[in-house]
Amino acid sequence: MSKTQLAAAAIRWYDENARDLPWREPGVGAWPILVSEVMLQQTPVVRVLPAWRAWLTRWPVPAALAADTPAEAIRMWGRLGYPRRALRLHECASALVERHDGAVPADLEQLLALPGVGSYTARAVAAFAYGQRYPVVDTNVRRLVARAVAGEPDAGPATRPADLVATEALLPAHPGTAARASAAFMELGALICTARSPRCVDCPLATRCAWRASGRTAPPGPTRRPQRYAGTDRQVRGKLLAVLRETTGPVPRDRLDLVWADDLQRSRALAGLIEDGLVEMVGDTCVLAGDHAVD
DNA sequence: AACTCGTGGGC
DNA sequence: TGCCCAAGAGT
Repeated sequence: MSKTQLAAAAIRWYDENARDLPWREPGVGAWPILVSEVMLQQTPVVRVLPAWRAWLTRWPVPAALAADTPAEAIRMWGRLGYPRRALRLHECASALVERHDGAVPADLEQLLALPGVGSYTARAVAAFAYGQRYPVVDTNVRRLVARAVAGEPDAGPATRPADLVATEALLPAHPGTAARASAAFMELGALICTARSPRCVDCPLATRCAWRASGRTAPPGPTRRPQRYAGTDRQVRGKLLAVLRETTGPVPRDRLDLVWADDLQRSRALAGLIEDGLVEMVGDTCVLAGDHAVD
């Protein structure tokens, strides 16, 4: 049994079971696909769907976004989370105009050089928008490969070069088919080979899965937990930015005092937002980046 | 390498 | 309820 049989089985399943997502429709351009990939970084599909439509209706091409202010990008981002992504996408649009005549490049190195575009997103665009043969490794694929190939209950905590190598080995030779296999692996990881309760009975790879063959060994002991969200700077940043998002123009600092009682933490969170370029001080007031009409 | 960075829904 | 997690990137 060759490894490409895994891909073949995944593609057959994908053809019958893939979700009907708008950025997968034939003829969708590289820019809409890039926007979807950035929005999908750590944000569930159901919340991305309406935001993606609204975003592309307003900014159908990179030049349109680049011509608008970062503040508007941050507002349109809404509550998708991690608003730095909105800022990076705006920077990315500017870079596309400056370096690539307003188009999304097909070259992997050029994609990787774009703001907010990392190893996953660059390969996703190269594969899904341009049909090139690159391993597209997200958390779903890492988990699926760890289980089906390595026989481990889960992938390691961080993406490694080895993940790219292991996934590349599964890809069919034909570029377009390889891209389809990547989409299929991702979809299998999202719908079947899930983190919490994998549905092996519905999995087209079950008969070839090393983890299942080993009796689905449990993951090793307690993994160290990240800090809880409640009470963190991230929560405070979120509250501060929510006020700025829903306000056009300057917000007095004492208006922001209302969202969090702890002066020190609130100041630290605001300083972080400024440091990230999401917020600017204008005199004694705060505005979203670029949201100050100078005239 | 480990840590930061939002948000909301499922169980 | 509290906890986990969802198509990562940047430092």
